[in-house]
Amino acid sequence: MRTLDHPERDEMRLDTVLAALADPIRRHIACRLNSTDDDHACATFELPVSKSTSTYHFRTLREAGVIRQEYQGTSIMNSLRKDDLDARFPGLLDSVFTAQNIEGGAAVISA
Amino acid sequence: MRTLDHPERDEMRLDTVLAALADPIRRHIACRLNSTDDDHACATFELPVSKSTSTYHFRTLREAGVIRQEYQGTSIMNSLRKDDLDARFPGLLDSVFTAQNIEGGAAVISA
DNA sequence: CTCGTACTTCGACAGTTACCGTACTACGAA
DNA sequence: TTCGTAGTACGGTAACTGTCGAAGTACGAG
Repeated sequence: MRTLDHPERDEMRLDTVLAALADPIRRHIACRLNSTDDDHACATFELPVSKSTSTYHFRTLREAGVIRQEYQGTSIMNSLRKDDLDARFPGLLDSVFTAQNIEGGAAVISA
Repeated sequence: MRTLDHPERDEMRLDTVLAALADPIRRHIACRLNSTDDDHACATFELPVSKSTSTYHFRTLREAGVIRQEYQGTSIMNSLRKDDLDARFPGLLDSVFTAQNIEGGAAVISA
């Protein structure tokens, strides 16, 4: 079974988390994981980029500590590390999602 | 009198604001403007970079809408656009400052 | 008017980021 | 065991970022 590295809660760096969330595609992924409670495979996101670029964005989020990725057969189940993020940087995630909703409205990913 | 361009409240982009705050030097500037109420000239920050690099970071913050810069003689008075930011992206700034304090503790700018 | 101070502008540069396509691996199903 | 699906790894690339120093500008003070 393949496994993937995740930072511990107290290893999360604000620089990295903010940089991860500064990208519209990655924010879209995080928002979507936040709004529905279940896990999602990478492929279900229909991002406007190639598969290899998707991998890159998911990895960036995982390495920042924003999402958790776990293999399940040939797929990866992605979930938001909301508890960990909230414990480490209280309120940050919520304020970003709120901001995203305010600004984005319908725009989603026009990038 | 020289003047500097600032985005309107509703022109502020989440991408840009998050990218601005993702840099430790810029976050340091913003945090310091937040913790003391008065305006500050650029030179009072003693950043660990050259003068031209300072200019670049201050400009990045201003163009994102995070700070306001106004000439006063040969100096520039910098202030945090807290009201505007809070109106546009409620809670965002505070959660970033909280996160900065949690993580940074004493570190300030070790970058 | 001349000088110093405070900041900007410019060009250069190294490093990083976001992106792609091709080739690959790991797993489940047939 | 062979095939399809899901995602990774790699090499390349264009654009962006953070940095510098040198030269320039705008203002206040003398």
